[in-house]
Amino acid sequence: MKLASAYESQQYEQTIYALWETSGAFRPSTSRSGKHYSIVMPPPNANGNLHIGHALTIGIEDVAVRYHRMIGDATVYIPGADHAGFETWVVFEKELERQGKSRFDFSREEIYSQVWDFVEKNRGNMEVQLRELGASCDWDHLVFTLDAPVITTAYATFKKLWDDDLVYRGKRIVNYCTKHKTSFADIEVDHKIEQGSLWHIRYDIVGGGEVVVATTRPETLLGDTAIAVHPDDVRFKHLIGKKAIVPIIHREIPIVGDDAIDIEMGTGAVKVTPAHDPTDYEIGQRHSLESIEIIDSNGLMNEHVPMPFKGKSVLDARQKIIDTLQEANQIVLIEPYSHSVGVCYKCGTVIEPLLKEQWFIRVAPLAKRAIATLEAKQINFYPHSKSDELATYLGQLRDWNISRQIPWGIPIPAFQNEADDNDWIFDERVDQPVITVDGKTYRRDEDTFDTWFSSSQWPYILTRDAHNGDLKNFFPTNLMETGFDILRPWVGRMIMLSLYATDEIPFEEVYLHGMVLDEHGKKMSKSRGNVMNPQDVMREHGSDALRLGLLSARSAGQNQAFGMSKVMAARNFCNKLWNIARYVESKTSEPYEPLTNGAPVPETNADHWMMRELSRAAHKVGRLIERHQYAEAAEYVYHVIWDDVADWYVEASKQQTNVDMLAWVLETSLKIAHPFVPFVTETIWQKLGWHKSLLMLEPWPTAEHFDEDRARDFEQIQALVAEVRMVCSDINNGKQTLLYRDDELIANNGPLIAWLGRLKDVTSTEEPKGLRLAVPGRQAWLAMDETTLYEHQSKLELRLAAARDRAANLLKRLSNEGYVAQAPPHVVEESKQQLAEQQALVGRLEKELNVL
RNA sequence: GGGCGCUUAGCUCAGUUGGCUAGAGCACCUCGUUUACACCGAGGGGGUCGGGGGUUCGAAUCCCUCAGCGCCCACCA
Repeated sequence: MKLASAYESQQYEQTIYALWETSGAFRPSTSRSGKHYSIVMPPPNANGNLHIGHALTIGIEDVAVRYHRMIGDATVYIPGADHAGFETWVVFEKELERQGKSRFDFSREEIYSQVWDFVEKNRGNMEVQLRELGASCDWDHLVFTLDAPVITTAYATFKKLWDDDLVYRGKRIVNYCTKHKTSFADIEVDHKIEQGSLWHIRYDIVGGGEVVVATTRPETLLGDTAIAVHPDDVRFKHLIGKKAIVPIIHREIPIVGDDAIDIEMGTGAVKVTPAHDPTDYEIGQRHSLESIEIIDSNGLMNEHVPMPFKGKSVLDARQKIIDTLQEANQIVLIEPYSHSVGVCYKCGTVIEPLLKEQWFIRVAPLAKRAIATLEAKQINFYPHSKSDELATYLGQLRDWNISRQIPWGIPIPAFQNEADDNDWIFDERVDQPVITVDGKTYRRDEDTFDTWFSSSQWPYILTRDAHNGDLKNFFPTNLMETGFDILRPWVGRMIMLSLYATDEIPFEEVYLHGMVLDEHGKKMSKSRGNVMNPQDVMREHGSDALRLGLLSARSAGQNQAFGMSKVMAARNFCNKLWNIARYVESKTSEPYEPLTNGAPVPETNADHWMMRELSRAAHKVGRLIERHQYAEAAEYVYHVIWDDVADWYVEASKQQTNVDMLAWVLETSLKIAHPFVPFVTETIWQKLGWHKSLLMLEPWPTAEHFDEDRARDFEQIQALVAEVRMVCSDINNGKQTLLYRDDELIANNGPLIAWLGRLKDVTSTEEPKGLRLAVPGRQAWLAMDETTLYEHQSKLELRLAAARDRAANLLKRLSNEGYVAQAPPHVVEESKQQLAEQQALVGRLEKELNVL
């Protein structure tokens, strides 16, 4: 016996992965189908560890990739590693803090190389973990998001945008984290509900009168440059054109009418602070208002405010303002108010809207094209609804701020004329702080690109651009599989940029998975202590168990609970496969030489039936994978192998052995299971050693010939055996004898039926007695005495009642004229057949009961 | 304020154009050392498909409505 009695995953997984990797099986496969298939992996953080969500991503992508490789598509799965700009920076900056240092102690070059070393030191874990997960990706084509081709392409795209006037430098309100000292795109800002107050503040009007405004941020009053009311507001419209006086600083500001004002909200009059609120900024633009900046990058009040407030934090200044206003009796009402505030998604610091000069991409033209592509259904989404959701989002997108004030990223290739602030030029010499062009001195922009700017070009960088374009035939890629939470920040931008830069869609299909929740459906988090570590699970139960467990009971776009019971079920399945292999191996001669010219000739009924079921399974599972119904595909594999192969075919083979068939059944099972449980299937393939090949490169099984009548005969036997088992289980009185009269099928399969039904004997008789089995078409009895039969009576009565109910229902349905007239003929025909069956069953059961 | 999703067995979930007696895994009950597997085999119990209404010959599935849960978006003064 070559195989141990239980599959111990940890003994084989590493070896098997090494075998795959060293044999070159991950390289782009050659095409038998003439088609290409490619997936680019969403690059995990280069210096991080994989979490359970990664395991799901890899699990799904690897199923698709392995399947396509087996059906003969030229297939490649391209891995990546992400420098994870801001994420990594946050970790590194904490480290700096611990050393009592600050980023401002170093030059950009110095800090960049420090982070590089930091990443290098922690790098590699995730690559090991991808291997543990069994990712069949092409390591030779791995790209790090700071590799030269990425930068080259990012710069080329930036240049193209620049030339097309789609990128501009502008002073705009940006979302600014005063802790991390960088701006963010709108989508990177988290929002949380804050229980605050709404202060109603009285502003006097020049020439008499007053207007009360409501605000949640009284401190910004120091930067007020207008009051705005709705032009149609009868309470206030007579004030438009007059001037109001800002309390405390006594500045005169205009009262303007603007449609952006909601009459219902607050007091209907709004203080306008263009330098510190996006809406106010737009109002300011429309009315040519001055922007007075009063808060600096540290979140402190700056030199544009009066002495008592200068240098104070926003919150301190707020309190001081309130106190001052109250003393002056300018506050008319303070109401409790809950509203949402933007916070940094990393540190929770309140995002300060500040006026900053940065690079922005004009997204409208890019979004427009992306929307048209989505509406034309050129990219298929799973779940489908995400396409519309994305289109809606793109339609309301504002310009994208791509400048980040952190050193860890791709430097923005732009330089500013020392003598002319408005003179910016594109230049790739970012390693030089100062350059000279046409006799003029230019200083480089110290900012880096938003990580998403480069990562949104990932599909064509990995195929068309990296490695001299040797994977260029794989673009556009086929499937983008990722979490639904990055539909907007990533998938949407990939579509926009790909259409812009390459005139092609980046991928044909998008599959979005939901979040993996804990077994009670709660979000996994460190604070809850319910985080499941994929490495632990793999070590204990195997990579296959984790992958299959994650994949089962999961559909696109849904957050779903995941617990150990699913891992266990998957592990048990692996063990089942293992033991089928042990059994088959014990039946084969040694050394066994499998048939080389196709499938074996089916001999028994079971052979024909098994051939039919596995042929169907191969086709069905393939279709399900192609339609991205991974859980259904996995379930199909699970049941055909466990129920049909193990419980029926292997058992039947113990009476009627066809060794070549057994070997074929095992191999076919391994093939259709391989995408889902690659390690155990390949381990078995190698242990058997029947072929000098890798299972992962074997062709996907195709339909084989079988005799439908013979397959059906086996189903008849199954029905008989099921009935025997049920009755025997009910009477629970040892082994029984089956009697039959004039029944060719039973006569020809006596030992098989006896074995499967755990019968003492199967005997022909002219005078049957005992219990007539209620199986259509069979002349079969269980030879039991009257006492036993009597004990079985209540069961028979229950079955009779159920059969009568069903017959009555069917009769009712068939006597409904509308049904007979309008339902499809085959449905009606089916009902008729069922009625006949149920009526026959009722008859047989009645007869049995009458005997008693 | 806008949008999306969910509610099916004790638990976690399938159920693809409306059509077999609504399924699976786990859990539960009974029986079982049979030629691979107790990480097993055989059998079984358990659901008025969130409530109500409608369309239809027929609804878990389509429409309306109510209730509960969850997520996302927004320039919520």
